[in-house]
Amino acid sequence: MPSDKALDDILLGPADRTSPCAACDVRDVSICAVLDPDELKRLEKIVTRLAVQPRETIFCEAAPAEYLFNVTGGAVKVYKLLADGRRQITGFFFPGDFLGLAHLNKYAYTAEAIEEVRLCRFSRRKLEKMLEQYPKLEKHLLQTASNELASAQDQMLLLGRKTARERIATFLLALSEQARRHGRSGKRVNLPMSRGDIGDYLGLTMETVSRTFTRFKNDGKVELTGARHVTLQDRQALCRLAGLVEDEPVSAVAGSL
Amino acid sequence: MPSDKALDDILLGPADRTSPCAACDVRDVSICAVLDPDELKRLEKIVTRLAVQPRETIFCEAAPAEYLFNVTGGAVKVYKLLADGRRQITGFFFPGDFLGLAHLNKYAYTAEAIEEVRLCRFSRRKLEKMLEQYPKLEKHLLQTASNELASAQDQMLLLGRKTARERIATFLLALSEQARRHGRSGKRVNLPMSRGDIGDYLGLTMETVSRTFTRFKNDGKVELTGARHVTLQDRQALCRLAGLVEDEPVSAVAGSL
DNA sequence: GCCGGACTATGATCTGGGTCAAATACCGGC
DNA sequence: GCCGGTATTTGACCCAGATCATAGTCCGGC
Repeated sequence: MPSDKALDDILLGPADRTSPCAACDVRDVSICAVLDPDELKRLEKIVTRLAVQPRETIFCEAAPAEYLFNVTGGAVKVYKLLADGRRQITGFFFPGDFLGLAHLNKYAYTAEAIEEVRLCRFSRRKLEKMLEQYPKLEKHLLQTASNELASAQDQMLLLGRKTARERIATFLLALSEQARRHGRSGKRVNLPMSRGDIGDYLGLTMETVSRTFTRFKNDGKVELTGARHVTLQDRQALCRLAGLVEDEPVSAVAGSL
Repeated sequence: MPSDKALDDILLGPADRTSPCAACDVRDVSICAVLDPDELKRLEKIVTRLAVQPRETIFCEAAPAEYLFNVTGGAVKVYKLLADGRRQITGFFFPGDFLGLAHLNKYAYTAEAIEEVRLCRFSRRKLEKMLEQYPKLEKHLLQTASNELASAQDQMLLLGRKTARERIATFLLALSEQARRHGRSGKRVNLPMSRGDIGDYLGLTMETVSRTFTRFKNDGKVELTGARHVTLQDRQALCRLAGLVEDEPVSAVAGSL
């Protein structure tokens, strides 16, 4: 059996060996950004790093919300189900996003890995203790919740009142914005999730998603390079469709900032 | 010109004269519930009570979020608009609900009085100063945001995946739950908002709302006593439609607890 | 208690997106 | 580089709910 250090190498790569959090490549976009090195050390003591395989669930709706998570790699979808299997994906979470806000100590939704996902896991109990000592952490958490709330409201507008084409345009621009925040250009956008997932996020069927993609391609708005990549060719047209003034930042897909 | 005290009488009635907050009839369901009498006194110093007439706006989407509000009477609708006038109401707020959570210091939506509304208004700046001294107030605010987030997610499921009948059933049960929390039986439910408002909240047209009400009446699920009152006759059937196990509490319409 | 304007209900028709059913494309494993 | 299973695309048809049009109700003000 390998030593813990060796295991770390396997799970996380050598860069993480000395000071995982300090070396974390999503630290500047995540909740930990507000902590100074000293506080970070305390945080490290209560964190468990783990990897989750595609299609595995991270936690289930209505289960006791024992842990909170910070995504450090991969993509996560979170969803709610109706009794007959109809599904609404309420958000996608990417590196830097904070996951696990709960209601009445129960998870409000199920979280599932799309690709292989890297997570930092915190015990809610222990993190709450830390909150008492570091009020700025609590403030940042409130900030996170407000951001998520704002994108939830944008999503309600989308689901309640936008057409299929408007929904897809909004979605593509949000993903593009997400890519930009992670230092990519935002022109070529990666779609880790399936057409079915996109449909369940936008309140459409996978067929409508697919047809709308094809239509955008025929209109010269996008280029489809393999099913899981889109290049935005006419950003202005997409912005107009999405109801944005043009590159007014689209709130994050999941919105944890 | 009347004295301040006399003005209070006009605006608020004699009960509020001595200690408005202590006498507030929504205190136990609102954000102020966590404060002890001493803290309440400090809060009173920074609060302005005001009344807003039906159809007047309380604040506008994208305006600088200078104030936060606590609803003490009446009903408020909050909504977002698309350029062509399509509207999504993202929530209704009732006495005890906390209003004005913002994103990047801008209001995320427009808030408008449905009936005559009574509000406690706080300067965000001053309240933030208080937050630093009373961490439990901050904790409660985070709680409030989490609750709102949970109902936003329920609403996404509704807007993305439920049928018109399921949406209306869910809505009626949520209003009934809201009435219960305020000590009423929850059988007879008051609808301060118009059919159009209900449609804009549920992602439907007013015609569909009206037709669905009629259908529920014909099915014996509800009784319609004047356009603005509904009596729930077959709660179980409504719960089944809404996708609830039967009287599992529906999260608040706006969800500020 | 009657009048007028706004809200609500209902009827007729239309349509965006859903459903069902094949193709076709993609991709990991051998 | 071929194979098989899954994901995606495309086609044909349908339907819940939208739209458009009209009638009926409610309710506040006089």
